[in-house]
Amino acid sequence: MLLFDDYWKKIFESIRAVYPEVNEGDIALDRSGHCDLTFRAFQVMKKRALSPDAVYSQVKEVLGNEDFMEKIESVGGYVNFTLKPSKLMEAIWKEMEGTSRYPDIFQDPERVSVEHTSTNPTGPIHIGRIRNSIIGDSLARLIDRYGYRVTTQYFINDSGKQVASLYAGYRKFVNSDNPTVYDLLEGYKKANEEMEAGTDMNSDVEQILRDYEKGEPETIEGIKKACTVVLDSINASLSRLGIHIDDYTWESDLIRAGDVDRIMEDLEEDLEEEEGARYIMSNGRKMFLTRKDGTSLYFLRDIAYHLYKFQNFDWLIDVLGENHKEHAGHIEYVTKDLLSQEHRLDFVFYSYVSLESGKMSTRKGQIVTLDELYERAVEESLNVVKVKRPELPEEKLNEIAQSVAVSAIRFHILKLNANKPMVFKWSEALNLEGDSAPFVMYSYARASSIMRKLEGQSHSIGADYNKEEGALIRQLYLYPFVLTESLKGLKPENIANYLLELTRKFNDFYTNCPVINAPQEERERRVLIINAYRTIIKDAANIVGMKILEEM
RNA sequence: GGGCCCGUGGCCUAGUCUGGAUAAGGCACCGUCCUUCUAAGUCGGUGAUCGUGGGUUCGAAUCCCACCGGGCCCGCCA
Repeated sequence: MLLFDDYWKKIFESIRAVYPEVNEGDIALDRSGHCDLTFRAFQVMKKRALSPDAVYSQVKEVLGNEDFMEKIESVGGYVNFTLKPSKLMEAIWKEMEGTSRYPDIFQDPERVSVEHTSTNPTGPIHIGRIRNSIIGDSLARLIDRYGYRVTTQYFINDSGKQVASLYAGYRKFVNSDNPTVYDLLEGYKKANEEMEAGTDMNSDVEQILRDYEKGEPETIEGIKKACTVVLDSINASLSRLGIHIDDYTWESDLIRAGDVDRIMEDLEEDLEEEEGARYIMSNGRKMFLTRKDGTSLYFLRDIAYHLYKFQNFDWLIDVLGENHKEHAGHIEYVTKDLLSQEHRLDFVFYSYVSLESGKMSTRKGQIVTLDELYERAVEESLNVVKVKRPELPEEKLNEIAQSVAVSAIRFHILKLNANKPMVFKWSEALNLEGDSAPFVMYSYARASSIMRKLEGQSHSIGADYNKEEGALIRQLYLYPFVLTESLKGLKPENIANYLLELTRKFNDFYTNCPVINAPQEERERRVLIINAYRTIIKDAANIVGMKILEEM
């Protein structure tokens, strides 16, 4: 069995034997729909003053007899290679037959940490933060698909000003021993209003911070209690999207366990001081680690956290908002250059989500919560499925609506390139047609429906594929390359876009290639194609966190 | 002021890393197809100075420079 890589290599080497000057980039996967692989002969033609026909016949001479080659064509300055779909199908099927996976070659025992979400526990999670969660969770799934041992991580800020004001607001404005997340959010908003107005709320908050770092039990209990209420709400919301986080690290634990102090000792030589506050120089900037009263700053606690991760993992990935770019650079400098950590460290940044009315702000209460989005998405899906499938029992309808809602939300947020700013619009988020999760899911359900009707049907690789079959097979075949590119660039959005492309190819196939009533030979090879398609859709959909349905 | 990111039909995007063929989709709008496997689908149509101006190249949405517009950062906040 040969993979595209091998076919590419074979073609590259054969052509290079004739024209030693060709570059690797001159032989490429075609993206314009003309063929599978193409040789761009412009340089060779120019250098050797050859006509396209002359190049074509020389290439044909060395590659024309390969058994994997369907045809070689000359178009302008291109020499186009089309491979036999049966060879591609054979490669897919050989891999899939025993394992139900394509590709089945990945395995890596390294331990990987994916830190995502890590939002301050000051209110319910909103649709801006979930961009982080969705990217992070999908990345973790992608890396897990490669066979790495993945752990997802959440760093809980329970020792900064934000949570101190959450607690201050709770103490002053919330009259409940069992507050809800919304009670706490109200108190937090009021506390922030007062701080902006310049009341003595400011000194209250500072006092809380000092008490906390000193280990004053009542303050510690109070803050933890407030944070836990918020964190429970965040986790409950995330779990509706199928997002589960494995490990939680509280900032305060790193302070009390002495991690933070040990780092100050390790950095001794690099520390400088200004009015009692300590800092290090990083990239020409003073990066403060402690305040003049000796309490730790986020930068120091985050260094401690990364050190903890470096000790337990071979590869660290942090998913961070774009506002953390500078911060990340400093973390990298300190841990790698000053503290000599050698494991791999990568950052994935994403741009912010805003509303049409402007920025979101938990502090000001200007947010769309994940819960609200989820509930509206379920409602919308339910309305649609009730019309489409009135015969289904209510329980089934609800199940479909929930799967569609989760998938649609995740897909909508994920498919956009992470460093593009996103303006959230209800009409787009709740659109269940076009380039959306239900578009993908629906095609899958139709494929499954065919298979149910052909239970026990035999299949075969066959030959003489038509245009739509060939295009679909090629797209299936490309899956491992998409996975590899996606991992290499840490871009799970590639998988979402691949799913759309694959679905379009399947829909072409579906409308043009009857299966159930086809003659035996056609039917058998189409059964095989559908099997492969369903396997890959399930695999890819799982990576982006979609819930695929057999029927909808 | 300095740094990073984004700019592709009316709206939302893919393609940019690694330059290559008539710039690929979706939404909206107009029209088509349910007595063939689920119409959340299909097919056709309208609609693009790829932010602007230079440069490199046989060839630029893609690389380089400048500028414009939007976002983010430049705290003893996180």
